[in-house]
Amino acid sequence: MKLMNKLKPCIHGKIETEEVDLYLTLAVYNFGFWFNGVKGFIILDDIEPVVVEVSVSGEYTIYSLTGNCSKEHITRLEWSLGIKEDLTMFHKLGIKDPLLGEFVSKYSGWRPRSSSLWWALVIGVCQQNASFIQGWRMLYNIIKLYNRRVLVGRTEVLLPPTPPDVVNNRALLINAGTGYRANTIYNVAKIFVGKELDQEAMVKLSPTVIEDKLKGIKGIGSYTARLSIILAFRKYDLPPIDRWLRKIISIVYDVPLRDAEKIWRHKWDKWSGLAALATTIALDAKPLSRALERIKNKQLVPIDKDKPTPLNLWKFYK
DNA sequence: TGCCAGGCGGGGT
DNA sequence: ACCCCGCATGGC
Repeated sequence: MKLMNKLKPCIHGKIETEEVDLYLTLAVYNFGFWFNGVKGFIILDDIEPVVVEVSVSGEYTIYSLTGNCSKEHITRLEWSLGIKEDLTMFHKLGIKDPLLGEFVSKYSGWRPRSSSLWWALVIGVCQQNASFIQGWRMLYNIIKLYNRRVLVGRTEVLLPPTPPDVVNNRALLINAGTGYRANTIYNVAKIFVGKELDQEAMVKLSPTVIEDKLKGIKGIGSYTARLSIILAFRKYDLPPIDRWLRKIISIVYDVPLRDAEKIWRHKWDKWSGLAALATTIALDAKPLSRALERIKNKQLVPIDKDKPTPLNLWKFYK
């Protein structure tokens, strides 16, 4: 049994923003152990743990192993919450859209929360060939089963497993119900243990080049690569288009399935990836047939309260 | 019970 | 370039 790492506070501060809605940003696609409706934990580094406690009012405290941090930590916090991200063009493009128009105007304060490339890939793999709810349950199970914890001040906080954690205990992936995806997650973990991918070095590469690199990992295809590029790099050029979104696009814009990506990228340009992610939130990530009903009934913003959705997953999975 | 769900790779044409 | 199938698992 390893001694639990203790993180010490190093900086207090307040995020000042007019544009960003921290409640939405913390709530969307989150778990109850990282967000409780009032405050959340942001993991700036999931290997050498750096964790930030943030409240929806913007007050934050950064915690690190040494108790030392630099301005760079604040920059990284703001980056991971998209505080300085200018989505004016995205909102402008979306305002009249029959699918996302209402969402982009009512939820303009939402920003994706970033994660490490390692964890972004795990998130993507868990979405493969599974419903939203099944994929997020897999992730939840993974985090709970590996049970990696740090002490943040006086609070124990769960962290995602590291790549070595996964390589050293592959069986837990199966216990987490990931099925054949366990092999892919294991492959990804080995790549990171072998330092064959360096997130820092990849930042300056183009999304297409990053996509090709990621697709070199067995089990990582275009969808997973692109989703992870959105989450890890905040590069939104390439849309992760799956069966679900492809069908939705073909219905809404009345185009053949094979033209779905083309028309989506023509419409959203360098915001194509963000728009894809936004669509899942707007439609509560309902399975396809229900999503199409929602579109027909023009229910194009989150409405579900009693079942887990991207917006309220945190209320159900604690 | 059997079928399907935010994919993917391998094998066909 | 396509098309098609099997793949683990859990929910309905």
